[in-house]
Amino acid sequence: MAPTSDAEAMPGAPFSGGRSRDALRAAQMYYLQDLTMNAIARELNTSRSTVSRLLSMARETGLVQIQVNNPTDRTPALEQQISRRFGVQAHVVPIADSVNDSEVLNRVALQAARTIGPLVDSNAIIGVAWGSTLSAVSHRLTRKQTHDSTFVQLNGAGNTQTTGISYASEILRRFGQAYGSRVEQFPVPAFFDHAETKKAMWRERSVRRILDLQERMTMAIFGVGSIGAGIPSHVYSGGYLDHEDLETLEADEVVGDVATMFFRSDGSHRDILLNQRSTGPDLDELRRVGRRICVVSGESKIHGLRGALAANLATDLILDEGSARRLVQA
Amino acid sequence: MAPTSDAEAMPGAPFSGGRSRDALRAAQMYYLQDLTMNAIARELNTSRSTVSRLLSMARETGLVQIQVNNPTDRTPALEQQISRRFGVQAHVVPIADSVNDSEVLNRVALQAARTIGPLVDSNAIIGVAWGSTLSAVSHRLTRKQTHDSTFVQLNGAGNTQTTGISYASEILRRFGQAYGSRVEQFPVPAFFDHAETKKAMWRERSVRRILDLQERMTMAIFGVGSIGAGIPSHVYSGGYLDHEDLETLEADEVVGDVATMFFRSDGSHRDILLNQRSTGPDLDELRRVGRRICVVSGESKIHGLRGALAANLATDLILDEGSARRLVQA
DNA sequence: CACCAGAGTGCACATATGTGCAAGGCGGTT
DNA sequence: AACCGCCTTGCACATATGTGCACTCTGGTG
Repeated sequence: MAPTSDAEAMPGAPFSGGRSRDALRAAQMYYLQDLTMNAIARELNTSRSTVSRLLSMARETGLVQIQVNNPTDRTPALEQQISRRFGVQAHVVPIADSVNDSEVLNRVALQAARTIGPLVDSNAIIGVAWGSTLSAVSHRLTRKQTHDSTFVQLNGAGNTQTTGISYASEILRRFGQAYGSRVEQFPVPAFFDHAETKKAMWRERSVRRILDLQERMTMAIFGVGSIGAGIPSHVYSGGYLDHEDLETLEADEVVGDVATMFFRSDGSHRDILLNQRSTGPDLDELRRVGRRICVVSGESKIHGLRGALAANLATDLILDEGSARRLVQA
Repeated sequence: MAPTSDAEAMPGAPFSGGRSRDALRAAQMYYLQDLTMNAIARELNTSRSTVSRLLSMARETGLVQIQVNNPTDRTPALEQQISRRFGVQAHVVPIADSVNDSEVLNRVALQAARTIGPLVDSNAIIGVAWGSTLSAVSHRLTRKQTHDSTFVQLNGAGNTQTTGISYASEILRRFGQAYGSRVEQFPVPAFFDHAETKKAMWRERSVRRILDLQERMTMAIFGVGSIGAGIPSHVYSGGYLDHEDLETLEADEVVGDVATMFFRSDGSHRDILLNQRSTGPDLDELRRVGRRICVVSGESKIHGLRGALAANLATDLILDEGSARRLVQA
């Protein structure tokens, strides 16, 4: 049965494209009219399995968007507590305690991707950091068409071992691809060796272009790095910092970082030496961004997170339930 | 296995309510984290079937909202044509030609309900007409919590046989219930016998209250009545009009009505006699409403629909594919 | 013209989901 | 305390959905 020119061409062909037209029709019939895939297959003169695939496609392409919203009047207690105490909108990702860390990251990343999706608008300029959390998120984004939106890298990614370019830029590329956006890389190391070099570079027009974009950000997406407990974050173990650097951080009582900008547990950051060589946005500048989304997975990040919250770096916080509980105990 | 106080109480209980808390958790895990119901059941210490029910509940109560959007750049040809020629945003409901009329109505109603859903905002004042189409839509609404929104009846529903109250008010009530809104009935007949009575009533404060609300409408939802072809609409066969009325309509070259206000195929309505006794909003007033959604199912309505479009009564048009094709042929 | 890579399809099977039904819990009444 | 109605649950079965695989079609390419 060739579905070419017999019955398929005319009866159900009010649209343009072939396959994506069917995907849209199928999606409407499935999600808006509650037909079964079987029934849809009959109306579309194709097999049920094809319909199943069309629907997958419709979901992946962003034709279908599924939102889960907790009615504001009945927000879960945990989220309310976090909102009240830290002044952020909290999105707690429900996960049983028994789940292992990598699975937690997976699920937080997936839910984060889907929470972020609806917030990405046309004409937006969105900064993204890099790191294991953001990497995981970037893998789970669902597509959505936007116009004239731009993703800009928040901080450099090079280090003494590698240029780091591929790692950070892959993350960025995935965001750009998911939303059909332009992408602006920031081709500098994560940290300069000398504060002077940073100053010099910051005057270069090629760099200024990126900094200008960053100043006009409408949204920023980042994780947090955390010193102090368990597994150190990418920044602390990836060859970005040498032994001496780590010691000065400790001396400065640093608890974590956002986009390689360090802060203490009280949120202060201005007199931390390493920040003069870091390529991330100054935290004062970051705080000017309208929507600042922080994604956190795993309890080892708690200390860094507390600092970030004390510094008021985020407007929105997406985190796993275990960490959320930890956070409100204190 | 009683899921009372053993393991369920503490481990996964960061929220408030019991059942709806679980529904939210389940919805997040299912729709945002892509777990299977089985996996969710394990994390929630319950059975898979309960999870299935929780998810149904989450969908019905509006915790989960599913949207299907056609990327504006690739709008189906039919919808584009309608938009261009009639100046409305068209939502064509895909349906194979083979489907019978009552099924078409069902499916249009369901998709209409889900299309309207996201448009209902807090603080909105929304007018609704009545009739077989609106009745079908009202049965299919999915719940969604809003604050301080109001549904107001657009036109009276009484006639010489019955008060019509229950019929129209049931429609209104369902809308109100779905969105947690106030509801304002309009307890007058569909048509007065004497234009004088209408004038008098329109000065009554009880009536003025409704008319005031109507003036402040932010949205209106209605079907169309159509004379001329096949099955007559509710208005024309339900005992609202007597023989003489029908004759004057014909003499006036009326092709249809919206909320019992009649118009000709060119969209004109001002000098139609019966309108002086009708309780629907004057069409000039209706046109002032920001969003005016017209739902149409079945080809018998084509003539009325053309008139309504000529009169620019709608900003949005939801209709079945067959009618849509008819509409652009001419 | 033969051949090949890639995309798309339907089939058959593996999974996942929906639902009638009987059993059990709970609160109120006799 | 015994009874009753109402609601919720899990089970078992009926349906619905996802997917590996072999096959076909298409449009180059040698």
